[in-house]
Amino acid sequence: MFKQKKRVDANNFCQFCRTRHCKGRSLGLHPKKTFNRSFSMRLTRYFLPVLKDTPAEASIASHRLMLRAGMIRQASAGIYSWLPLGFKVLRKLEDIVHEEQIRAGHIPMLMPTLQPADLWRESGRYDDYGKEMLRITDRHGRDMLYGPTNEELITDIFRNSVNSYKELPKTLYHIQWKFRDEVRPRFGVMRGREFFMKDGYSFDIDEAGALHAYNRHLVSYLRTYERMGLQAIPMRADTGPIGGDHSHEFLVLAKTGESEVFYDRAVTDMKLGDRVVDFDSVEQCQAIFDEFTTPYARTDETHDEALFNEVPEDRRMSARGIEVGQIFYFGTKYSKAMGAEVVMPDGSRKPVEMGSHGIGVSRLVGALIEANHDDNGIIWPESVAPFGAGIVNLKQGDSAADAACEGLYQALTKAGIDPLYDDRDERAGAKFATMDLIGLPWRITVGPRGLKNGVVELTSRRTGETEEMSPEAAVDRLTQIYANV
RNA sequence: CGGGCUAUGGCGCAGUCUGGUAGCGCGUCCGUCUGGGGGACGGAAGGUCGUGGGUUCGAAUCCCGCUAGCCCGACCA
Repeated sequence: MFKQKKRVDANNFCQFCRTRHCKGRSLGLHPKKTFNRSFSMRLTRYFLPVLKDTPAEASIASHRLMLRAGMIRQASAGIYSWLPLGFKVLRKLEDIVHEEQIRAGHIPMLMPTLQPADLWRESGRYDDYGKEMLRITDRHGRDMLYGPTNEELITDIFRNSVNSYKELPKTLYHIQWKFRDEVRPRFGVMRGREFFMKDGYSFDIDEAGALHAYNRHLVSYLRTYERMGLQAIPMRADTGPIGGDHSHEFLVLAKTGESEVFYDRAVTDMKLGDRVVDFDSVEQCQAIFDEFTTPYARTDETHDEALFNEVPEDRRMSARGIEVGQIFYFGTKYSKAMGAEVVMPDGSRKPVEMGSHGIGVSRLVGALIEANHDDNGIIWPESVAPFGAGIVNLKQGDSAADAACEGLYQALTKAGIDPLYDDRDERAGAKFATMDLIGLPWRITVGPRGLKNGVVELTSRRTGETEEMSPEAAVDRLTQIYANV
């Protein structure tokens, strides 16, 4: 849709996702034209059905705002259509997840939403999963199900294609719709029945390898969330009947979170930042894992009061959190049950060591809004904003204002900012309210009054601070801001 | 799965108790005046009152069944 300026520098920043050492280009993840996530738009041509009133069914901020901002519409309980604005954000999150998975050396693929029941009978989960699993019978009377997760399917693929230890390790992942027939869906996309999730599956020859995969995922997840402008804290999670210490959940702190969490305040000061990570380095991944998991951080499920009390009192925090991801090492649970084995150097056969690792992509949209909103609406971080900036024409039909807006629209589009130009014949107040509601991080306000002095206004949605400057300076400023996102 | 509640135009609601012409605000459409935080005036469109049955001369309203949705809790990415 637009030509990105070439950016090659010593740090090897990717010119598309603007992060270091991105492998996305070579893997085709950064196509030159991206039609469903990166484009400018004139509001009169877009589909943005915003609501002035809050629909009665929405009780929490993210649900309310997603409905009001025209991001989603409910199709039935816990099942949503993603309208253009919501879809754009969802795709941006998906891109970030892909980029960070590729960077960590994981391999993208795609599995179907419908799966044969037989595979689940092999693992024993067809009966264990209960009513949460949506079961379907096809015309031949064959038992099918809408996948709530994909361990069985990926293990089946693996066992049919991999025979030797030489082919390990491998981590395969996909980002796909899942369905869990929740008893009580609620909170909009935060607890839907249908949800969009990245789920990755690691295969290793031994426990040490599997634990490196585990650590590698933890590190890559840290960066994934940070790039979205979120602080997600890895917390020791309940491993359930499988046992062991190897599961962590990533929690975003938010008042409306469903989980009660306890942590050492030190964890909220930690950041992976843009340090260069060698994901093949066992030592480095282990060191980062240790760094981020040593301070106390647990959900109520694993909370240990005695241990918690060893944290200095002024750093002991309790809060609520939204779970946006989980990593899990479960060893040979599925490989044994389903016969996923490799031949070892000595000729023996060994079930592979597995782990599964998930990021709730659709839930993240809700979590982001929970963490970033005010009374007027959403406040998107730059990295996930559906449009980089909004252009508000205060007097549609005024030739100077129209021309200035048009010029800004072209220039911002060319700079890759993806502006949304509110060219409706509406009053200023209505335009401001819409912009605040949909939460674009920057707004350029253009009116005849300012234009007489050659200036427009650049306003930050987050701080509300407004600066007057020439249109050219505004474009430069935004280009600068987005170059570092 | 336990407990509570709701269903009337695109959204928010009144009307139901006490049966009788479906109503209000917002939004939408057209026009005029406007023009820096959801403006004013005039006009218009839009509803089998969730659904099936029953009572009645007559049902949004009363009775029975069903469905969908929301909230609290237990469960879960």
